[in-house]
Amino acid sequence: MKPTAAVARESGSESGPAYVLEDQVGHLLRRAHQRHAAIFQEMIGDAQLTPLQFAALVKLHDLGEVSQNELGRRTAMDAATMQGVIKRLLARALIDRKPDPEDRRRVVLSLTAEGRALIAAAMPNGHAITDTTLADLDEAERRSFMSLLKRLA
Amino acid sequence: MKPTAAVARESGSESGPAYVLEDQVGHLLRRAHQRHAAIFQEMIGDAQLTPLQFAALVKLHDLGEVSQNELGRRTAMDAATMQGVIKRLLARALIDRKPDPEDRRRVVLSLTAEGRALIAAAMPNGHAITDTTLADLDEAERRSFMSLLKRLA
DNA sequence: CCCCCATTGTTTGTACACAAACGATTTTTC
DNA sequence: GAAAAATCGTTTGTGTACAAACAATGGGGG
Repeated sequence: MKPTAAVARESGSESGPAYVLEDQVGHLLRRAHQRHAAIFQEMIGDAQLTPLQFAALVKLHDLGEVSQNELGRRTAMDAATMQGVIKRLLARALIDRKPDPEDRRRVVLSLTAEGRALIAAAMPNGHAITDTTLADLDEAERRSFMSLLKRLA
Repeated sequence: MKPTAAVARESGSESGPAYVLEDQVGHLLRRAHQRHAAIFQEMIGDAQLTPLQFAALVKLHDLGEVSQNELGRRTAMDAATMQGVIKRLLARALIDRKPDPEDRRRVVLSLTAEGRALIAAAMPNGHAITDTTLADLDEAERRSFMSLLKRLA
């Protein structure tokens, strides 16, 4: 009973269902992410600013002052990755960095005036990037997709 | 009429809708991809094998013999990235590489016996990885998500 | 036939992404 | 209060990802 039509096709006599690369979530997530990165780079309005750097600035804008690890947690970057992102933002003087007087292990990060200016200018572009990425979906599809994607992330 | 409740909230007097990092496709795609990569590494059954290497082996299994650029197109890797992937697969003797007699610019890639064995062993794990990644969604949600994701990739 | 142009594969440089190991600090626990 | 455990930031090493520039080859169009 119930001859599931779900199994696509058998390739040989013994092997299981065919493994079609184009049908795997991982592959599709990777390609969608690639496409988004390309759209980001084209639309963000600052050739040097990367998605991670932008994310760090946004969170810093929301939070005011945070430690490096904390910022990493909020933006889903590990400590080693954060290292490089912070270094490049410091080099461009978009953020400030000073020791935490209450915990000598920590450093406190915050936006500089330049950082605040850049974030203010880039914010609308961020919305446009999201819209463009989802341009092929209608309103209902977007809501559905975003809701499902959130549950996978 | 129709006071759209879609616009989340205004943060200040002049600024547009708030930019919430956690609600942006790019951020969610990145996190979902990260999570998938972690699941992949844990379940693929070969600590050295990465998602891209696996993808290359799968395509090589499907196609038999291909040039390096062609394989890159089929797996959505650019030529420079392909370079590194091929180098590591060659180092493990999972693939073979020989000049194309008909076009001296090209090299022809194919699986070795070890490569075929590894792919055969890993294929079922690949399916399990996809299932685990989508574990939080029911059947209908998976189909919906995959179909929408394909349109974004 | 030859010059232009496209394609193939390589290299270099920059930027994520994460594991693993490290020293310097808190914080917890006994 | 001192030993044990946890946290913070750093470094190193491997592996994507892509732009840009390159040499070598191949395929037309004039």
